[in-house]
Amino acid sequence: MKKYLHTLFTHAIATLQTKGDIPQDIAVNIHLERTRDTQHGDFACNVAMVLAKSAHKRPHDLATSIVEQLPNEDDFIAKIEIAGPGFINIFLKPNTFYAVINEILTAKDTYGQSQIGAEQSVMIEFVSANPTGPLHVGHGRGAALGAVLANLLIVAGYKVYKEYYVNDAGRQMDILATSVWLRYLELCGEILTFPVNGYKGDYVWDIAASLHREQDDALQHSATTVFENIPPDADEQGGNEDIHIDALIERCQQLLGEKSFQHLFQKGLETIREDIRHDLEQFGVVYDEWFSESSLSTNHRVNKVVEQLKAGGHTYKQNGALWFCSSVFGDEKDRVLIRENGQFTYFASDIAYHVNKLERGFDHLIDIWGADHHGYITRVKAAITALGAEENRLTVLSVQFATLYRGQEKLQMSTRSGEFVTLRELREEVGRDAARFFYLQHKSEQHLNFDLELAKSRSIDNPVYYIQYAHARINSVFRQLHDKNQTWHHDKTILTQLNTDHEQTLLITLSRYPEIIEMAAQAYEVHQLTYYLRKLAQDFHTFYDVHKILVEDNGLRNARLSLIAAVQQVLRNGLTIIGVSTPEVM
RNA sequence: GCCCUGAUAGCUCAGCAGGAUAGAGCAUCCCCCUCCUAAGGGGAAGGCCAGAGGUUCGAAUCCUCUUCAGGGCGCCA
Repeated sequence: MKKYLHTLFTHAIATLQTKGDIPQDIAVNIHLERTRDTQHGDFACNVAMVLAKSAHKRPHDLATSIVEQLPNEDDFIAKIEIAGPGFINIFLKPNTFYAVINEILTAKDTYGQSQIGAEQSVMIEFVSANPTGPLHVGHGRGAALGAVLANLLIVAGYKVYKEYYVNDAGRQMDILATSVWLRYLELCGEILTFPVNGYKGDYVWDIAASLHREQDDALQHSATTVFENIPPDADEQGGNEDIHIDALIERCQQLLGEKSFQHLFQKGLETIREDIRHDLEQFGVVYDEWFSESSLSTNHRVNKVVEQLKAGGHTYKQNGALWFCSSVFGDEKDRVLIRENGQFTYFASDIAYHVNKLERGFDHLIDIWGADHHGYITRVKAAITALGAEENRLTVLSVQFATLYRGQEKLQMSTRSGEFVTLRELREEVGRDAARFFYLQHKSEQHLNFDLELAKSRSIDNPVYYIQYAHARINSVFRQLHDKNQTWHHDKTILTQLNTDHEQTLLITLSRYPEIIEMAAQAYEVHQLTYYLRKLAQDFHTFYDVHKILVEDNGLRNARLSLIAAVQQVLRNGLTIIGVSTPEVM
């Protein structure tokens, strides 16, 4: 409908431009919007006021000329009015709204699908948490957003590929491997002081225990040997946690040898990665690919990208390190690619990763990052620009971390200390539907506070139930219908009986669904859909409370059944996108 | 210090390619089950849209400054 009106306006303005009433050389951006007040019709257009200045006319006069170029009345339009300073208000015929029921009942699951994506391919990379421990509630938000954005974009006509970038290289993983080994030694009976910087979560014990079952005491070394001449830890006098742990990593590698260390390393990595994968699956999040960071260096891709940057003249050497002139591309300062010790930085492999994604031919890349990686955006964009790719092929969405409260107490989360609420705990206590909906309720850049006590103990108050309840209620009506041995015939000629305000409101809300999908997809804003579904459920509950559906009158009953069937279909389509179940009974 | 985010009802948040009277949900206070699920509905109350300037016919929305809050500013990942 909106599209139809848009065409009419475009024509009208073009005609006025050829007539010379509006200058030819100005860009015309026609913006139609739903009115808030039914007194203003169904759609309003402010184009007359916007163009008034450049056309050197009074808004009201211009509006009059535009309206003259529009059909006064047609199959859809009942009347057009000029109001206020120059709004053009369009009143639609009731039939226009009844048509939406047919449309929904015919299209079923495909109602709301759009072609704005035009089959373009999009790769969404999200979560990508280091495999050094289980996912916590902070990761849940990115997981929910990524998975649902993917669904939304598919509905909007994009081809979507979902990927998890596994940081399976680097010091953090070495620390994990070493932590596992130390726990293993404790299981072998060694008495030692666990490093401040080691991973202390229970899952480390689990991996160590599994290692112990598998290897028995084969990897055991005495604590005295292990800690001999190791620099002091942070909690000792003159100690430093980083120097301490690095020395321990090196000792671990020495004592175990390359092969055993790798075995230990892989065991830790795989256990945790599979745990993450399983956890996400339970949360309804599935990936097309788990991309390994280390595969980049194995295939010399990092090296290649750095060479390309060098060849392009974007690098220089300073203090023994190789720098990338990212400041030339808008970054606040230059960044190191190869450290003085000859190792690539994380940044270097991240460039290689993004180049690799681009090479795989995706039209568009979306990265969903936590707010703590915000400063990273400019430098990655700088790098891909330097390598000749268009900067806007990459979109980075920042997700603010949720600040957790337990009652009044603010929780500090740290993977290393092992003190955090896991995504699994949240899911088990709050439930998958509620947890997902909770994450998606708000704009992702918005800080999110939530009290775990509240979310867990009063989960019944979660708005997701309100929406699901609408779905279940509709099911219930159809069950009653069946129990009464009555049947439902959808007949589009009787829909005119849906003439109350409540029914009209519902029809309007239903017809907005495709617009919401397009808007949400274009803005990458999933929360628009959750707000919409809430509004639809609300309109339904209001209607349901006032009007009986299973009335004696056959025509009215059938019309109302068609209406609620359409409502249920849209609820189902929307809930499916956000990955929330559609219960038949509650 | 510099750079991002944000600041809207008591609380949690929508609204922000400028539009007509700023909206929801919780919480508070009234009212509604002889009737398809009350996990529901109706109503009341609640606001100087952080503050100050500016642009405009018109600003919660755009620009500048100030204040406050969160985050980022490593040859960490």
